[in-house]
Formats: sequence, C-alpha cells, structure tokens
Amino acid sequence: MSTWEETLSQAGCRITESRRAVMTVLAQAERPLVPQELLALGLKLQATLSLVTVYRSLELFEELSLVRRVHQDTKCQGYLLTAAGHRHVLICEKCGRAVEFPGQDDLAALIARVEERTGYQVKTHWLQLRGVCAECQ
Amino acid sequence: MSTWEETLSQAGCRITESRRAVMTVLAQAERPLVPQELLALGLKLQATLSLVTVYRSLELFEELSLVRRVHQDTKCQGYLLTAAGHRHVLICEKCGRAVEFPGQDDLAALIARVEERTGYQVKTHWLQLRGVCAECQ
DNA sequence: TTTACTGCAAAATGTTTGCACAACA
DNA sequence: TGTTGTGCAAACATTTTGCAGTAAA
Repeated sequence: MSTWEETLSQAGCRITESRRAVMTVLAQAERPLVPQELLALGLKLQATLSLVTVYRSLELFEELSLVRRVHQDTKCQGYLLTAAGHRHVLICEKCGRAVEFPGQDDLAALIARVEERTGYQVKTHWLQLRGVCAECQ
Repeated sequence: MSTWEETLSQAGCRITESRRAVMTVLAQAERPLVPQELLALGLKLQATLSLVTVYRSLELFEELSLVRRVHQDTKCQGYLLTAAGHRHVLICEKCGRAVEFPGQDDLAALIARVEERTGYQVKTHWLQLRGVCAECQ
C-alpha cells in the first residue's frame, strides 16, 4: 500500500480506481497538469473516468496535502504531486517541466525584515521561480 | 496628466472615462480587486461602465505593467496597481489589505544555489507573503 | 473625421451541484 | 450491506468574441 493510499485510508476515504488513475498520472507527470489533461491521461487507465471526478479527487488530494496547485501567469489550475518537506517550485518556461526545492530557511531574514518594516505578522510564504531547464537551454 | 495617462498615450491608446474609472478605483483600493468588484465600484464613477470593458482595461493595463495580478489560494484574479520598482506582495489574511515591498536582492543567493542544484537558468521569480496586518492582530 | 473604444448579446470555458446507480470496505 | 464515490446532466460562474454605435484625438 503506497503512501497516498494510507493517507486516504486514515482519512476514512476509499481507494478507488478513479483516484488511483488520477494519482498515477500525477506521479508520472513532470509538469503541472490541469484537470482537462488529467482526464485525458487518466482515461487510458480508467475508461469511465469523468472530469467531475477529477475535480473532486483534486479537491480531496489538496486537502490531504497530497497535491499542490501551481499558479502561473495564464493558468492557475496546474496540479503537481507534493514532494515531502519541499516547498517551492521552479518551472521551465519552455517545456513546463517542474522541480521542487527546499528553501524556507533562506527567506527567514527577508521575512523578518519585512515584518519589521510593515507591521504585518507573516504566516506563510509562497515562492515560485521561472526559468529554462538544462535540456531547453 | 498622470503617469498612467502618459503611458497610455505613448502606447497609442486613448484616455477614456471607463479606463479612468477603473484606474481611479484601483488607485484607491488597499486590497486586490477582482473584475466584478472593479465594476461595482467603477459604476459610481462611470455609470455606463460594463464588465467587458473592465476585462479589456485590465488586459491592457497589465500589458503596460500598470497593474499586476495577485494570486491567492481561492481566487487568482485580484488586481493591484503596480508600485514602481517594488516586486513582492504581502496580503493580510483577515482584511485582505495588501502592501508591496522591494526585495529582489535578498533572493539572489537563494536563486544562485537553486540554479546550481537544478541546472535550471532562473529568469523570473515570484514571492508572495500572507500574514496578519498591524490592525488585524 | 477617423478609428480606437464601448456596451450589448451571445458564445465559449471552466467549475460546481443534485441525484440515482455503482463499488469499495 | 451500508456508505462513500461515481457519472450524468444541468446549473452556475467566469471570460471571450462579434458587431454596430460612440466618443476620443
């Protein structure tokens, strides 16, 4: 039983073919996929998969922190499997390939300075980088 | 003639009452506003303003870097006036009030490290903080 | 007076919901 | 066997487009 299946079980949710299809597609993806893409690829694994179920699966997975949404200029509905402990995303602007990297410590100083200057109390942060991957350079 | 009007003129665009309304509303806003909100507030300044025009104005303004889109968990269509030279946004999770702050230098070291580790060539970055503003604490 | 801009209506997209049936535990 | 989950259809929300009239320059 894989990690995500355990997470689902422990949350009282069932392991279904549809959810397995969505998860498998996400696990094989190198770039953020939108619901429509997930449906198209998922249909190869589960012939009766529907867009509605993709949406509902993503909602559940996001709640359980199994996947994360990636926001980009034009589309904000790309989903990526969550890499444990890692927080930030770097996306290739040519092929869309995404990698995650850790980095919360690097921002501590910056955040402290911003808090002092603005009077805000910073709770969460969100950093996203865009560039060109090794193969597309 | 204000700065945004000059920018529009130089781009060969006209200064219209509708665009003036949208810009005025944005200038007075303390938090990101979505098209619907811009319409509602803009109607007080320009009685014939339409949602279509709000969308078209925002598209133009964004192209000219007069406004920027702010992405949040639930909505990604909030617009904010661009503060010259400043890059990052900090939003209060209680009242929505947003402030911008400079900060590109702080990330240079982090970016250099990520480039080395991933092989990517980083072009742009995007940092957004969420917290509680002084008044909401 | 020219032509960029606007509003309307409608189309195109994207997302959510109600409901009866299916299938996981 | 009892729910939870699914697919369908339809509702809903959001964004875009075609077009004729309007108003900036």
